[in-house]
Amino acid sequence: MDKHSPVTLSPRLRDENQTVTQWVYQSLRRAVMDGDFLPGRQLTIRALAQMLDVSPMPVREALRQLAAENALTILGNRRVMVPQMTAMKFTELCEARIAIECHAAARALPYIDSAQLQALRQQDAAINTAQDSGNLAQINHHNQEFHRLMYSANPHQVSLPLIESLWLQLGPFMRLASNSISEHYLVDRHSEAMQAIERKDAVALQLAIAADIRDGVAFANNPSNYKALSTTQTASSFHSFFLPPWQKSLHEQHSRRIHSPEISSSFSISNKNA
Amino acid sequence: MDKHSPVTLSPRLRDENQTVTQWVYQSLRRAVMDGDFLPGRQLTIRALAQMLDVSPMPVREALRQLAAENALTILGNRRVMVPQMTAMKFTELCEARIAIECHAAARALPYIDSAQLQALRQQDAAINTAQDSGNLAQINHHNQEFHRLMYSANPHQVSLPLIESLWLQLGPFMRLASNSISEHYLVDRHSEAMQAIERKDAVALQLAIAADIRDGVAFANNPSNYKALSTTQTASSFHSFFLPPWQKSLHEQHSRRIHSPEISSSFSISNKNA
DNA sequence: TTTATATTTTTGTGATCACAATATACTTTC
DNA sequence: GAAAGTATATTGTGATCACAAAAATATAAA
Repeated sequence: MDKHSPVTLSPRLRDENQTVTQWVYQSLRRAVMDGDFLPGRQLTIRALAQMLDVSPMPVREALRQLAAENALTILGNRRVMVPQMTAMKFTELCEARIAIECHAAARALPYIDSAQLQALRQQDAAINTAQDSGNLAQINHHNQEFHRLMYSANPHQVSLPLIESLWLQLGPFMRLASNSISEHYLVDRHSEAMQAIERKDAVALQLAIAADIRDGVAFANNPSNYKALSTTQTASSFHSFFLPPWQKSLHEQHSRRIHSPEISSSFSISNKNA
Repeated sequence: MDKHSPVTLSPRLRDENQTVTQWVYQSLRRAVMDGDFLPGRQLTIRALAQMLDVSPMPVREALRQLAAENALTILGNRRVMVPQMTAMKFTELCEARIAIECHAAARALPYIDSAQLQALRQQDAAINTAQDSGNLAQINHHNQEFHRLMYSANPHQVSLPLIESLWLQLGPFMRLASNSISEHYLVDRHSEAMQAIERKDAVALQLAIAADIRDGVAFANNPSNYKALSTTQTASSFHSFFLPPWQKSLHEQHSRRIHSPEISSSFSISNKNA
């Protein structure tokens, strides 16, 4: 149990014409997504209010908003805490990500024109530079932005909020797992995705997205991270016995982000380890 | 634009040891899900507070919570309104429902034992009796409860909140469309689903769920409802030309809920029109 | 040292208020 | 009569406060 670990909160810069509640909300949301709050951490309104130098009111509303997105859990005693992660829940979250994000990608595909493809390439380049710097949080941000960019090409898209809810729920634990990994470069599934987009191949796009998500979580869903998790809580382990019957050989283990040699094309971005 | 239509709000009965905010939240949530607020309706904190005889504070938090679930939209002028429906958004919501609910059903399947299957049968019976009474809202409730029951058999399930968010977004419009339909009985896909569960056949279960969802919205996604929609707003129509390229012949038209003759089995519940 | 009880402190909740922004109603002007 | 400007009313926002519930601490008993 980690109810009272020290918390550092780096507030986002306060935008013009945005309410205090919105600002608090985004600051807290970012903190959750980046894993600044450890799972099991209990949050008090007054403490956060003091940190952000605002009255308790906006914090109350922001916390309630995040709880509605399943980013935080409201306990029976009406206190708010960062949800605990279990191995089963982790698997469910990842599989839900795959199901929804593949769907969102396929729905977005018809709307992705060359301009948006170009934007995707730029975002992918940003991921590579972030990878050179080794800043895990930044890699994560740019990676999310890549996915967000793709899905929101669909102007009538409705699933991005659901997807972000899943990202929020994974956030606190991914950070925890990341700490035990010095580096985690992945096969460049984004190149595969962008090639599928060029060919307007929905199936290939979905395969690339699914692989990207599995790669992204493979390093976390690993027995070596079980230790990191158990130090804070959670009785269940991360071994593979818990995989449901219909789900076989789920987690490949990749250690470096490289281009699959057979699919590198003219518009793929070069990578330091390629 | 329907910003000021009269609104009747039937508060839920106030439970013991539940906060005022929770009570207000559930009352408003139920109202949205049942379509008591028409799309485009603008909601004011003070008016709702007066209706429910509480201070504006709990209403504020409840509205913000519902907005976080995408049940309500916060406008630029910081006012809250029931989201408008467009044909494209409607399609996206339905397809998202199919993608996520099929996924949730498959993930729940291994956990559904005979006791839970029995509960599903009872819930399906409740749907049939509600159908005899002709109460559309009640049919809707029991139908949702059937789906909820199935998905939450998975003890580590994470997608139900996402699914409910979609239900909330469809609520205001489904009611609107329902009004223009005197009766809409469907092929009893629930029987098909329960048979698939008995056989532990994940693919068949997913097909049944997808068909159930498509049936449930087929009567709404119909040119005859375009009139009902256009009287309140929304320029786009409900014809099928907008279907994305990969989505062909989506909406069958069923008018009565009957058992598919070839699949009726010993444990299916008899239906008044069977 | 451990367990039970009493006291103090902290916390969430919900109401009220002041204020600025927005919407509505009214007046004026062309 | 329609458009533009002004005045009034309404609304969301955020701070403050009182209160009850819960947690933390202190105290007493085994």
